Amino acid sequence: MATHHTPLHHAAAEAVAAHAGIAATDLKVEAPPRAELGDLAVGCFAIAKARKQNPAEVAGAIAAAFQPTRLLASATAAGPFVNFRADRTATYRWLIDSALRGRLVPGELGTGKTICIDYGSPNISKHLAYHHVRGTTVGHALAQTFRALGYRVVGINFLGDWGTTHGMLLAAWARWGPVEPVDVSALNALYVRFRAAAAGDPALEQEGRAWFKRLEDGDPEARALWQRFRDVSWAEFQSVYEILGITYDEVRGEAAYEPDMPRILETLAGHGLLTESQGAQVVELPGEKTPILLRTRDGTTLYATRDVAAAEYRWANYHFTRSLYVVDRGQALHFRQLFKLLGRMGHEWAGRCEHVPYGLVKIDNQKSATRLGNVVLMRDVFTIAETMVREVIAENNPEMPPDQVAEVARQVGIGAIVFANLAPQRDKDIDFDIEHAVSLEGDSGPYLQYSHARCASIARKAGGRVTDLDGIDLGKLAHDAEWAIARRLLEFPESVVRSSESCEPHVICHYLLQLAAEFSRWYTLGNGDAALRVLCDDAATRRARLALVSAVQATLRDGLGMLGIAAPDQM
RNA sequence: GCGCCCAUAGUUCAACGGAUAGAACGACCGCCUUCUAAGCGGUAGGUCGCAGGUUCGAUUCCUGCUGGGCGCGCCA
Repeated sequence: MATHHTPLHHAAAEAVAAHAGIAATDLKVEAPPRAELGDLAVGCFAIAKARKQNPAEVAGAIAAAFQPTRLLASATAAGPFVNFRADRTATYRWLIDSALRGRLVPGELGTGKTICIDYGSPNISKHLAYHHVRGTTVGHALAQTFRALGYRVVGINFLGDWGTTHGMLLAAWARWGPVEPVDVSALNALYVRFRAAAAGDPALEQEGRAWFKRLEDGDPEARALWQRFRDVSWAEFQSVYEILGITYDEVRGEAAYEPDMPRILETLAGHGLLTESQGAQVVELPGEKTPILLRTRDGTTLYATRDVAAAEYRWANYHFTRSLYVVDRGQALHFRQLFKLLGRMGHEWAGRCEHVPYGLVKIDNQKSATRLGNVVLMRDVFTIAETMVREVIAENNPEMPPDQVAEVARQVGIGAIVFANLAPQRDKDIDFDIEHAVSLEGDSGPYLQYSHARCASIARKAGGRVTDLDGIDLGKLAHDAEWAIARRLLEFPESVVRSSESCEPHVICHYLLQLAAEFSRWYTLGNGDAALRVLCDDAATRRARLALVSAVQATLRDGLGMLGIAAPDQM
C-alpha cells in the first residue's frame, strides 16, 4: 500500500493501474536510477506475477497503451519497468507553485491527529552536556517535521526532577553545602563529588536514599531546596533551548506524577500484577527474564512507576495517535517493559507508544556521562562552533555589520552542530569531533545554508523573490540541469513523509544535500556561460529561472526548518 | 550467560526487496573576466564482515557464525 504525495506520482500509478486491474494505491512509484530512463518508474513485478506473465511483456503492453495526460507526456518500457516522462512545463508549474506556497509537502496528512514527543528531558541539577544534543535535536526535528505535515504536536520535556539521584544531591548539600551562587555548575559539582565519595562508601549511598525518602514524604526543608534546584536548572536549560530555537508545549517533570503513585500501585495490585520480590514491588512480564520494578524496598517509587503515570496522563489529555519517546538506545529494555506493562494494565493505546532510540554520542571514543564527570557542555560546544564560523563569515562578507556577522555565525555554527547530529541514522553512534562537526565543506549544514543564501542572493539582485507565477513562461526552463532540480523537488514530499513515519530526520538531511547539489551544479554552469545564469539577458528566461530559484530557496528553507536549522539570507 | 543494536570505498556516511551500490572527507588533475570557489567537473578507490536460506530478483528479509557497541530489579 503506497500513498502518492504528488499528482505526478498519482498519475503514473493510475496509468499503470488502469491497464492492470490493480488499485493505484498498491503501486509503488519511484524515480528511475538514471535520468535518461525517464522521470517516474513503476515496476510490473506484482502485476506480472498475478497474471503469470513476463514482467517485461506486461510493461511493454502498458507502455504501448499509455495515453498522455496533463502531467505525463510519454511512457516507455525498459525491461520490467514502465518509465514515464513528465510534461516539463506542467510539472514545473505544479512544483514551483506548490513550493512557493509552502504546499509541496502534504500539509493535511496529520489533520486531526496528535503526536506526543518526549524529548530532551534532562535531569535537573546537572549540566546539559554535549551528549544531550542528540536526543534534543532529533526530537525537535521530528516535532517540526510532524508539524509541517499538519499533525498537532505536543513536545514534552519530561524533566528528570525526581528519584534517588536528587536525594543524593540533597545529601551532598547537607554535608558540604551550602554553596553560593546556586547554579547548575555548582550543583553538578556537588553531585559528582557525592558519586565519587559514595563509590567506596555504601553508607553514603544509603544517606542519599534516605534524603530521597524525605523528599518523597514531603519534608519541607527537602522540598524547598529541591524546588530551588529545579528552578535554577530550568532557567539554565531554557537558555540553551533558546539557542536551538526549541520551545516545549509541556514541561512536566517526574515530580508532577508523584501524587499519582499510590493510585498506580493500587491499580496494579488490583489487576493482580504486582508481586513482591526481595522486598521490592515488581511486575513479571511475559517474555522478559527480569521483572519491571515499581517500588523499592525503601518504599520509594521508581522511574518506571512515574512513566506509567505520565503515559496515562498523556493519553487522557491528548488522545495521541503516536506517543514517541526519543531516548537513547540504552533504555530500550526499560521502554519495552514499560509498554508491555501498559498493555497488561489493559490500555489498548499501549501499542501507540514507541521508543525512538538513538545511538551514543561518544567523546574521544568514550561514553560520556554526568556521573563520570567526563562531559563537554553543550553550551561550550555551541560557543566554540560560533567562534570558528565567525571568522569565515566576517572574511567573506566584509561589508556585513558586526551584529549581523555575530547573528549569522550563531546560525551557521549551531546549524553545523545540529546537522552533524541529525545526518547519520539514529541507530549509529557518533564520535564527537568538533573539527568535523563544524566543517563548512562538503555534506554539512552550512553547505545547505550556503545554497539557500545563494538563492536569496540571486533574488536580492533580481529585485525580489518570485511569489507567484502570473505571466511567467515556464517553457523557458529548457536546460537539463534545471530539469534535474525539478526531478529532485518531486521527491521532497515522499522524503518528508518517510522521515516522519520512520522517525528518521536523516532522510530529510540527505534529501536536502541532494537538492542543494543539483542547484549548485546548475548554478555553476553560469560561471562558464553567462547565458546559463539565472540573471541572464533574456527577460522571460530570467523570470522563469528566478521562479525555479525561489522554489529551491523555499524548499531548502522549509526543509532546514524541519531540521531545526536556520536559513540565513546571507553568509 | 541472556537480550537489543551495528558491520558498505583509506575515513565518515547513503542506498523505501528491483535497473550500472552513491555522496562527502582525504589523494591526484582541472574551473574564479564567478548570479557568494563555504562552490563545480574529472581521475583513482568496493569479494556490500563470513556462510547458508527465502525470492523471478537480496547490500536490503530469515538463520547461524565472527567482530564491535550497549543493556540485563531497588539510578534515570
